[in-house]
Amino acid sequence: MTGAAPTLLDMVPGDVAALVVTPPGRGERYAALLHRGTCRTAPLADVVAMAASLEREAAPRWVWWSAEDAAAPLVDARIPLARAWDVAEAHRLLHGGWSAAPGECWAAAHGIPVEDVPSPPTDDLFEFAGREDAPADPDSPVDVRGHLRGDHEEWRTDPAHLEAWGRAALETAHLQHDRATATGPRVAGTVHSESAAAVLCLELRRDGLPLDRSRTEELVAASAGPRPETEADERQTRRARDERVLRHVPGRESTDLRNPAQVREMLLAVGVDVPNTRKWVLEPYRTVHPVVDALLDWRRDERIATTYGYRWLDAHVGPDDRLRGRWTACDGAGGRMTAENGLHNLPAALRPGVAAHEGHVLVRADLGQIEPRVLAVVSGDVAFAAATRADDLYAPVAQRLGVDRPVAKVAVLAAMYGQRSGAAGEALAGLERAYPVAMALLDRAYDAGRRGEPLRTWGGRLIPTGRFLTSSPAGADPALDAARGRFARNAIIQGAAAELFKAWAATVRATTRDLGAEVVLCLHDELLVHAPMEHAAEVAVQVDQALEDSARRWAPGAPVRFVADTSVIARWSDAKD
DNA sequence: CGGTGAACGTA
DNA sequence: CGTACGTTCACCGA
Repeated sequence: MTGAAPTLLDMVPGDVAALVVTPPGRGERYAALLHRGTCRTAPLADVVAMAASLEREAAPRWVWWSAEDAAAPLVDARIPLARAWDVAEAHRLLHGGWSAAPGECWAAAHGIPVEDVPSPPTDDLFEFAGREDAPADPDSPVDVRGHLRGDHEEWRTDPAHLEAWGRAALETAHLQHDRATATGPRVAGTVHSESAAAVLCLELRRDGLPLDRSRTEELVAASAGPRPETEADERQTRRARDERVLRHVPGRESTDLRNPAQVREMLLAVGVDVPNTRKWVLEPYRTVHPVVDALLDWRRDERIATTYGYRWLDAHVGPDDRLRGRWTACDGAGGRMTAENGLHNLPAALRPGVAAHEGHVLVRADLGQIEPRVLAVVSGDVAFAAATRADDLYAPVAQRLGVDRPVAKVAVLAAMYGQRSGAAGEALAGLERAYPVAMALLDRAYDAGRRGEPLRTWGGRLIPTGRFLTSSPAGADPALDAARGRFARNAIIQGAAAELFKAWAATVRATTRDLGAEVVLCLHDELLVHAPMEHAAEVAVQVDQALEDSARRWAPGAPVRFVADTSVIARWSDAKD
């Protein structure tokens, strides 16, 4: 396979197909497929079959209000979707934030006030018909003020209305495309990539993360005790866990360890006076009094018992030993992916439980030093870009600054993320001299954030800083302004890194599918691909190739090198290489 | 019952 | 060495 497979990242204009569906839970579902001037409306299962053959024959760019809405039935039918324009993801990119209901997308695309989007009717439709913003034409999706009708959820349950609903999606997508190309050279490409990520999110939910169930249960048992048979059993285990802490504080056995105020009081009674009971505050006191050590161990075990215990296993791990949760293609800030049910915050202690199934391997790859490399791209700092030629970027930076590597690393991270004080101070001055272009970009972002001005990431995502911590406007509170500044400085780096990551993940998805591989985890700079053992080496090659291809598309001509550490393993916890 | 903050897991 | 997210718990006020 050498790049012949179509990917969602190709900028192929022209052949567009829209898919709209009636909402679930209201009797038989219908769908409409609009392609090359024709519209076919039919029961959902029939349209899914049509979509499958259209994908096979033409691989059009699918337009939908959102992947969750329309692509889910296609993903469930295992149709390998290649290209999409996701109206909701385009809206989030172009206008910022996370909210992207059809009415908002339509209004923003048409340049009419989003505040005036009609709310859905609360109870009876009779009352809605009397509202002054009610549509004049019962068959039109648009009301008298040019907004999408507020009752569209109800209105589009009528299959006769699906064609108009699909045309509204197409109209929105075309307006978004115009706005994207007017906004910047990379924005439409980012929409393609983000739309692919949204489809990937549905596949991640469908496929799940493969676990070794018995190994995972062993790891849970090590912290939470054996699986309780009854509720009394569970209470007993819990009491025993509490007792291992409370035995160190005779006379205070009634302390509720789950209540921070009581814990603080208990600690004060044994001479440990702390402002709060957070882990990093208590850590130095581990050796001062045995109750602190016992408490911190208790917290670790309690976390696994409550959040990642038997209830979690039973609720989210299917009979096929796959951990499933919902995924979103972007959060509300910089645009990272998010996941539910612990997929993004599984404690490292449970990672040995994540394992390839029979006949398969995990191809694990993580991007090395992604954020400073991204800074080199988005700032266009030629000197800093030169440092990315090294596998370890901090080595040439240290050499240029005349400091030790750890100092250089702390200085670069401090420059990107905040604190301009402390040990890194002197090296920071060196950074300003050696890489003034990169440092100036970070300073500009910080200043724009402090003033409450919006920014855009490299790929074009709008970062609104004015609405950040909405309580007061910029200029009213210096502490809040500084927080906005730090947020902005971080968002342009984290957000751009998220864009490159998603382009990479979407490319891997497209180029390894025919090898029987599935992307099963996306973790900000790390990918896990579940692949048949016999294709392990080829998948690993494709993962590395995908990084080169997506980086070149994301930053054409940039003299910046990105590196992935790729390995074929049985368990997530296995050593690299 | 819903919202908030503490706490902590991940990057 | 800052930012982001999701989950659980206790508490608060309705």
